[in-house]
Amino acid sequence: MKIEDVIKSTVNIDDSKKIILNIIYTQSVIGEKFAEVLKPYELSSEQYNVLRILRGQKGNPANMCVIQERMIAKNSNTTRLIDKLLLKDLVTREVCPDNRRKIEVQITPKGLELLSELDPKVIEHEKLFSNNLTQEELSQLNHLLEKFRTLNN
Amino acid sequence: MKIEDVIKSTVNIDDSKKIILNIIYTQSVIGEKFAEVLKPYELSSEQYNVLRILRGQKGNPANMCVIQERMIAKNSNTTRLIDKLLLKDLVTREVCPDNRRKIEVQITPKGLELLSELDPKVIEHEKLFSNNLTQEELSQLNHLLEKFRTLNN
DNA sequence: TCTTTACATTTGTACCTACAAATATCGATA
DNA sequence: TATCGATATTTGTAGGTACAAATGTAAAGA
Repeated sequence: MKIEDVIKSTVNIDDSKKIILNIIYTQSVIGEKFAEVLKPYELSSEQYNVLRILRGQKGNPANMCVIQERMIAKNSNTTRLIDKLLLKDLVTREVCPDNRRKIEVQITPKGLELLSELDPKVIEHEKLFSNNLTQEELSQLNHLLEKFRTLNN
Repeated sequence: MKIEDVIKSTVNIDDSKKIILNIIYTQSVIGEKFAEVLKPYELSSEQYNVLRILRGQKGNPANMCVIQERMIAKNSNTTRLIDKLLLKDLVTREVCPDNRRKIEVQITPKGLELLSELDPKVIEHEKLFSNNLTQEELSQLNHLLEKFRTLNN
């Protein structure tokens, strides 16, 4: 479906505007589908993201700063996301003994198990979209997006 | 900045995953910049979107359904967005006399004025990004995004 | 050591979304 | 016309983001 049909526009849309609408809409389609994947596990995509980052630490704890800077949406409120994950016993949270300002967050075995269960479904979700494009088109799209968002000032 | 650097990943990321991260991140960059544009006017991007749709009605009122279906993020809560716009006298809301289930929402002169003031800044925001690409690349990006999100089943 | 500055995180407030249930109205039909 | 299903909107609740102020700790300098 073309973006004009999505927003039911009859007038001609400028290319600069069209591309922005296209990116926003595509993101929302991806997000909705992903939420469906996570729904049965009562996990939000943001919570999933935090768990994924913690697993990437390979046993080492991560403090709030580290989690924050590895998130795709940089402005998430990490404290409150961790709160939710704590309630489900998916992570632990402890004051860092070396620097009492910092908080050490770690994924629990229960969290790791949940992620393993999700792994195939997440991959399936990703392939669902990328299957529409050839390898050539995929890297082209990656390149164009990167070029598009990079402000040269 | 490549997406690997954005999320500070050292391992190799699969192309299907990379492209999804790329789209999500690009959207968030666009959104942040746009919020900056709107900030001085104390308008959220969602509120702006509703106003823009209402102006497109060219004097005719729009009911909730119509607004909803023209929004890019389809799941916004239109009632509550309109509530906020009402408080600022940017729209009016009345029960439709022909069908009392429906609500007629219209942009006020004050709302139209605000949009006119914003127009050049919005266009500037759009160009900011699209200037990075040639016309050729823009239409290619539009095409690839559309192809990417279209699920064939 | 005391003070100041920087750092790391938390918290308050306002706004937004997701989902389901509630409310109200209309239209069709028995 | 009384009822029932469909339509249109609202509302409650939970989770999320944005931004600024507050809190607590560390580090550096007088």
